Amino acid sequence: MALAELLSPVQAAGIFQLEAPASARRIVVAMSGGVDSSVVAALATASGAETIGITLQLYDHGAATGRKGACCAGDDIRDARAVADRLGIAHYVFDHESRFREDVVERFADDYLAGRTPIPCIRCNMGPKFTDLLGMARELGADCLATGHYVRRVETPLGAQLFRALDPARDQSYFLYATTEAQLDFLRFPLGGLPKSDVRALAEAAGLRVAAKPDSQDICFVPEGDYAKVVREVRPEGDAPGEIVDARDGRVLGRHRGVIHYTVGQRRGLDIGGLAEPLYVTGIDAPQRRVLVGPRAMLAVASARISETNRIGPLPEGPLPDGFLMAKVRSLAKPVPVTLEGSLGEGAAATIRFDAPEYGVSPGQAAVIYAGERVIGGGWIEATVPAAA
RNA sequence: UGGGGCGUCGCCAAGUGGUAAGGCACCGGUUUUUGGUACCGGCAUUCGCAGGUUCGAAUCCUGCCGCCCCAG
Repeated sequence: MALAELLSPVQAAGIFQLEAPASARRIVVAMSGGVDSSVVAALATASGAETIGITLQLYDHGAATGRKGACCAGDDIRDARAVADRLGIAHYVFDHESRFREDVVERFADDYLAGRTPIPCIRCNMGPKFTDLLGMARELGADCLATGHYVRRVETPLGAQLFRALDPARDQSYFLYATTEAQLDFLRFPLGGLPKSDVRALAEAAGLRVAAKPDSQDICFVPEGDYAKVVREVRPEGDAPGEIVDARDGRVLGRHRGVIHYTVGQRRGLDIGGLAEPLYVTGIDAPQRRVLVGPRAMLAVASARISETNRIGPLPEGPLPDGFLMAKVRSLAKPVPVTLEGSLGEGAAATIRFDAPEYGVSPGQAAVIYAGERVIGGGWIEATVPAAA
């Protein structure tokens, strides 16, 4: 079945939220070389709009060659180009290695050295994708920049708002909380309302070679999942061994290979046995190179201070139903009910108070705040307050 | 070299004649566009060593080795 049989041009145009006629519009698609963004490009083409694909080359070709499930280098760029050729659209590749290295990879390493647990994907969206690539799209006279993220953009009288993807298993809103209102105004996420299986079917219908390509996972610039190796390459001085210390009494329980191998809430990799209860990382003391550990109960957190907050759309007003305001503190964590203290947005700091103790809250991760299905913003977790034991 | 105790998976540990629990650690998998968590699965043909008793021993007996404690 061909793509045109699954989707009419009018339907295709509709999902780009552009004022008709699409034929007078120009859509730039951020193409990573994966299935998702390739389908977006196919959909853009099907809408009748002029479509241009852009791929950012983010890191070294050689390091990425042969690697599955990555994006934005080597084979993936070839895949993106092949898809663009197949669709008959223009395709540009921009070398973004140095910016990516500074904005994303070095910050990633520095965060680890500071005892934090970074999320490079959010930094990448903030900088290379939604600032730099978006700027290129504007310069090309595009009406919008479309990406393959699974998240929904809804237009309201108050401006565009961001919602979780229809398919909760696919939702990527956690990675997009830092999107500014101005960026969101220009962005489009055509896949937010589709299940992944539909996306694969669309890819096949469009005859795209990437239809069966594995989903990306892990951090794109980390080969073999060995992120510590990347940190060592960027900051060779950072990975020094130290002591594993009992957070309760300061007793030294063992030694570790380097603070960068640990994150708050982590259980495995401590190599300390003989206890009745498992031990978890409760904190990281980077200056002293110490990893603090304790029983699971010590992981309970009552509140977290977040910094550099962003807000998208208005805060919900008036008395809120219980559990309406929720926060997600790790990409795979379930959103949990919270109360927000302080103002959200414009880089202000705020505090989120968990209705029930939350576990495994780590500085460096993002706290993304939802009002029901809507993303109202979030910030970086700076510090946490333990729940009273 | 008098007396007492102990030696079961890397660690802790149950099991005192009927054919090796469990926890921690570790490994693998599932889930997943960060890292963890969680969940599932794996993990001692063998009980310090050598003999003996018994249909049958980690469990009883003998010897040896090692460790600990008390007394010197």
